[in-house]
Amino acid sequence: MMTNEISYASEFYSFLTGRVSTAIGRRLQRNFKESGLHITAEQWSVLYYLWESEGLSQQDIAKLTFRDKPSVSRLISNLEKQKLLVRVCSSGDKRANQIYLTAQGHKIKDKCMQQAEKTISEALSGVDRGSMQQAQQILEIVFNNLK
Amino acid sequence: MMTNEISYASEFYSFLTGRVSTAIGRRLQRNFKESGLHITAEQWSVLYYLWESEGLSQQDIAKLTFRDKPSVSRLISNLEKQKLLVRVCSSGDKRANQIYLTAQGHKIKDKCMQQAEKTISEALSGVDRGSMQQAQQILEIVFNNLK
DNA sequence: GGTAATAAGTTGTTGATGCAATTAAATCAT
DNA sequence: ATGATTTAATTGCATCAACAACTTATTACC
Repeated sequence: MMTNEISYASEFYSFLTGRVSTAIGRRLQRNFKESGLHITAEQWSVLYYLWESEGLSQQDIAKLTFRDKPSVSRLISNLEKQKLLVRVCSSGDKRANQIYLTAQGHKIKDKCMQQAEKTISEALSGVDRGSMQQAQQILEIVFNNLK
Repeated sequence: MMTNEISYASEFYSFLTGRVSTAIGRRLQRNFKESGLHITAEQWSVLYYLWESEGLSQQDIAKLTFRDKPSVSRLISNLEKQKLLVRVCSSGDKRANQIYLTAQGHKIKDKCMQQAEKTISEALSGVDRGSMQQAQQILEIVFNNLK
């Protein structure tokens, strides 16, 4: 029935608009700002992986963050402008850049992680871990359907 | 424990990055394009409400779509350029615009809704309605925590 | 070894967002 | 009724995303 599908669509609407994830991103960025960090949520998602392992290529970062190459290229450029990381031409493959954090890039890690955790606890207040994981599983299926 | 919080953070990561919602938006836009519709997912979310009730103000649309006023202003401008709607200065309140669809704006409704439903069924393949609604409830709580 | 296909990055264009500041109209308060 | 405060919308600025086109280096193929 048409009516059913439409109402189904309405229920699905918040997935579609992504209002939850934008709300989270906005809060994260606000928390960064309030703690004196001048980085965006997107920049954080790149730094997050570099704190784990330096020397990643832009391609690696693209795969990890599910972004396309131009997006990563520009994110890296902005982070380089802010002197949080540097591009180093790979000796093995002259096409590729290896990305290394600067001292400043390392320095802000703890502060950033604190704010990320603060954001998460703000977001998940009143949500028990079990239901959150269940929701996550659904999102995972949806993501795999579309990627 | 720090380790726990970090792993909790990792689990929450896909919420934070919004990769699911961007994947959905990307697929929606692709489906629009393949069916010959030249509108973005964001434009769709505005049209969606106008098909329901015309004459909304930009403020109304901002509240319905959870966007700020500048975003709505520019979305409306782009839709006006595409001749899908028009701004009409409200007679009651000269500050406000009332938004009305053009003939073309009405015409594309069915095609758009078809593609939206197609996108939803692609996204939700293998997800039963109950778990989807449960996930939705969690997202709703998270959203209310942050808005 | 030389040509074709592939892969890593960059750049241009367009559309969208967030935040801050601005204009103009409406409402409130005294 | 006038001055102050809200409210609707717009504009400027910076960042980000998607898509396409392009450069340069690498790999594959014959």
